[in-house]
Amino acid sequence: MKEYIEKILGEALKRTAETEGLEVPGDIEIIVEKPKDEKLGDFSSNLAMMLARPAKKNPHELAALLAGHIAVGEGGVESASVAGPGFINITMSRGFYRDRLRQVAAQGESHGHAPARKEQKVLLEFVSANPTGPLHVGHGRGAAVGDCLGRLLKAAGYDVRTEYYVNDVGNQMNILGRSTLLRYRELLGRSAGEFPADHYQGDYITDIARDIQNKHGEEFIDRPEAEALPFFRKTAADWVLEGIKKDLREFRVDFDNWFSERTLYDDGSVNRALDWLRERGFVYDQDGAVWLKSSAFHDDKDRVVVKQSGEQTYFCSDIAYHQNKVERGFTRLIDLFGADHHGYVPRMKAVMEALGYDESVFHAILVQFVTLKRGGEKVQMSTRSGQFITLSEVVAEVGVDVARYFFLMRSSDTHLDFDLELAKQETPENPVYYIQYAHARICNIFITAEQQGVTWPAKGEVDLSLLVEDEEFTLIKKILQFPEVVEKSAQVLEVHRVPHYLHELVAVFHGYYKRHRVVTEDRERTLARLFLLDGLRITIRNGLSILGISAPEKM
RNA sequence: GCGCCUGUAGCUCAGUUGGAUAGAGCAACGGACUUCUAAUCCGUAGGUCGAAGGUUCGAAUCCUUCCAGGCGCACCA
Repeated sequence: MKEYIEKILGEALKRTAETEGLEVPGDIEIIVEKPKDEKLGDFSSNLAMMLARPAKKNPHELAALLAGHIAVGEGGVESASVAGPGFINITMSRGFYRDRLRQVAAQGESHGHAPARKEQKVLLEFVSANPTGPLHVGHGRGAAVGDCLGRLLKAAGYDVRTEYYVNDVGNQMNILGRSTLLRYRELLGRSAGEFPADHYQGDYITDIARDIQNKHGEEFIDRPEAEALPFFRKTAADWVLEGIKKDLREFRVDFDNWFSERTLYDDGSVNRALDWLRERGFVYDQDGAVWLKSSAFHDDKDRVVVKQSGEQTYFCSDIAYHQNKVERGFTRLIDLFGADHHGYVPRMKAVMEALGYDESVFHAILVQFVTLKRGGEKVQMSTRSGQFITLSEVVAEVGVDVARYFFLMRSSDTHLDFDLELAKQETPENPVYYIQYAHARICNIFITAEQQGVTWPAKGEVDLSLLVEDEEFTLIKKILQFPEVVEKSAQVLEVHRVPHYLHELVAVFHGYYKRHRVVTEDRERTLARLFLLDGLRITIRNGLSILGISAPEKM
């Protein structure tokens, strides 16, 4: 749409330059936007104001010149005018919009989807929570945003894969195993005093221990810890990871790949990455540890990759992991982090540079915290004490559609208030239903039409000239905006634009519905209006599908 | 102390990367169902865009300083 207008303006600019001897800077960018007020026109451009300075001309006069060279009457342009300080406003004809609406109907599911772009292979990594406990609400936001971003990027034509990095190595896995072992002993009456504060407190640990007890009885009760631990560690980790996978499935989040950190150690990738960096002098020994010279690449300081103990740090394997991503052919790496990990971003960028890649290959998205509320009251949570609301609890309480919508409706970089009471309500306050309701209403109109014996001719035979109401064209214009919203959201990696757009879109519809009846005696007009609603229904469906939210036919 | 994020209507938030008179939802108030779903619609009211400077034709948006809140600043992950 906008590209089309840009072309029209570009041609006008060329003609103006030729006939008026106007000097145009080579790098001038034609920006098309929507006027604040719909009455001013369908599109507007500040082109004249941008040109005013280099051309040393009055922006208003320049705008008039340019507007005069727009081919009115051709290509769907109905009028071009000048307003304000020098805006050029363009109005398109109704015929133009009717044709565009036909295109939407023809596109169906692909309306809003851009053709595949070949230039980039994107790897989107998100959640990647340690498999030491169930996912909580904060992970839920990351999961919803990441999953939606994946769907969005795919719709925008990018080649995207999603991945969950499983931190199945390291000390926290030992603590998980030990926590389970201690609970197991408690269950069998062998409590060894106070449960350690730095171990995992959650009830799920006891559940795992009970599971082991049921299957293995007292088999491990007298074994020394060193001997029993590997079994407990593995059993607990598998149990927790399976739970995470199940929770995510239920939340409609499917990863293309689950990447195990352990494999990077097993196949020597970690050591290989270290050697590679050492050869190039980006790694050095000091105080018995091995450091990455990250300060040479915009990080505040150097970072330890191998501890004095000889153990590699989490950061160390992450270097290998990101190298691995690039080696798999990905040209753009997007990582979603919880806001508490933002300090990690500069060092990851440093890693990319040290590895010889452009820093811009790596892109971090920070997802801010979620404050869970219940009727305005803050729900206190603390991971350490094991008192936290899990994602699956929230989903069980409010449903997948609502939970996803609440996570997606706000910009990722603002704190999110998630009020469970509000989310549960099935009335006005809940924006999810507002959108879904519109879809259900449209479906119901089609059922009514069918019941009244309305049959569809070939789509090309529906006479769209019977669409004459202003609101019908407002609706069409809004429908046609959808591809632009998808493209822009994908470009800036901001998913919240999609729910906002959908809300605006269906608001126009709800108003139209109230004032204009679709199914009437006038058979031809009924068909024209149904045609319009079909385009709208397609748009709502495609939009909700990007959000991973269902489009119910009945409510 | 240093860094990142945030500050816009009573509340929760948008604001098309510098554009035209700053918008929506909720809450408040007043209206609208004998016709396709009232989970809806229409109207009223609500603002020193945290503060002060600066940049220019033009600033909620960019720059500087300050204030407030959140989060970081490990040989944890």
